[in-house]
Amino acid sequence: MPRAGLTALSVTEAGAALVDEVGFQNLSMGLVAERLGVKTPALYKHVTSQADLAHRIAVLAMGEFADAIRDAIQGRAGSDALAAGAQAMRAYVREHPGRYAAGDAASRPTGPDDPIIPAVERVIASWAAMLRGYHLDPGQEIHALRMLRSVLHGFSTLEAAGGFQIDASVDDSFTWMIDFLDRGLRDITTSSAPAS
Amino acid sequence: MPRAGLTALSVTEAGAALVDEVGFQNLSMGLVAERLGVKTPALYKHVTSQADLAHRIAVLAMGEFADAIRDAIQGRAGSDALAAGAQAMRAYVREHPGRYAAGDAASRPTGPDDPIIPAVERVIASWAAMLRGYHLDPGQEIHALRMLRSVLHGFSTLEAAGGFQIDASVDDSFTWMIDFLDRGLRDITTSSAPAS
DNA sequence: GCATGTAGTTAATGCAGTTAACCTACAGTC
DNA sequence: GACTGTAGGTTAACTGCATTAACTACATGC
Repeated sequence: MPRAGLTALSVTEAGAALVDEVGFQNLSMGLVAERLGVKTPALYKHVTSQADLAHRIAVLAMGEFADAIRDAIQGRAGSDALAAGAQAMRAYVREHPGRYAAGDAASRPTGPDDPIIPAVERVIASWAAMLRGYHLDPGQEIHALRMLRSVLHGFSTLEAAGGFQIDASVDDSFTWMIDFLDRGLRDITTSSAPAS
Repeated sequence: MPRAGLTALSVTEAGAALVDEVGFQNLSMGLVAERLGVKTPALYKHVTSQADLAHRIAVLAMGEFADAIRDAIQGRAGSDALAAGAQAMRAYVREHPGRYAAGDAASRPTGPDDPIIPAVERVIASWAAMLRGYHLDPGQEIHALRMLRSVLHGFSTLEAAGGFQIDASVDDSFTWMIDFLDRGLRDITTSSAPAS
């Protein structure tokens, strides 16, 4: 019997592909093993537990996610950067719902040297860089950042969960929403709104 | 051995109390039974499965949630209604994170007569009623509604997951965000923005 | 008082994650 | 090219939890 040539990374990638197909809730060691043509206990030579596997998938996903957003924002500014970043995020979640859910579930770091931390920070840094194009009052940046994360996260998860039932175009709603945010952000900049 | 006097409702309520304490992920038949002073299999006389129990908790929660938002908006309009509704939602999620998560997980109806449907519709109806106070263009109402759900859902779940790490006041961020939305909505009304 | 149904019990089943014991394909050494 | 040590895999066994089966006793209708 020849060796399968598994590795922590290949197991993680198989798991990531799986959760995108069957949903993060349905991740199981048996399915991952089957997909790799191997018996379930073999996986434990490369990951310590199912929780460990889920966490590795989360780290992988958060890294890909950070790349996608950085690349989308790259070379753009202001309204363009916002629209491109937001669309990139939505596209990622639509194409990789299981990975995104994994990242979501693991967003709480397990310790100070959890590799999810730099990945999450890269995501945040991209959003922050994008917002800088609006020249907000420094005291308001954190609020705008949190709002942005909230809307995009909320929209993406609601869409992924099938939460938008009415048959009005979800695409239209998304662009409308981005436009709304953009207008509001530009408005804050121009008017001298009271700092928080 | 005296009877415990269980009922589908009492089991559901015990489950709801439990998930708020230990998290929806950690719902288990054993914990619910223990809390009711009963052996695990007894629960199956009142609910058909753990999935059934989770769904009942979701329906209960969504109903409470709908009541809370309706009550908060009641008698207010415009900016006041928005702020009151949003704060009521945030308060509910903070006080009942497990219930909210249960409702979230069950948001996809299992069939056309799923009791979660009217509960969800009541929530949506409250938000829609609140938005009516802004006199938006009819074509934009659905987009504004989806945006509103997205921000509030996103903010609540991120906060519940401990996603806001930076030590800036989360309360301030929330009120800032509501103010941002309010300004944007009032702006749409006054300016004759192009319909979607 | 007694029959009957139902809430609860204990005992048994099944499945998924995990661990233990073992076995062998491969890498490096002589 | 045989020798050996290790790491990647296997089968078998264990555990915890959801679920089901078989059974018991309370409580109500007659």
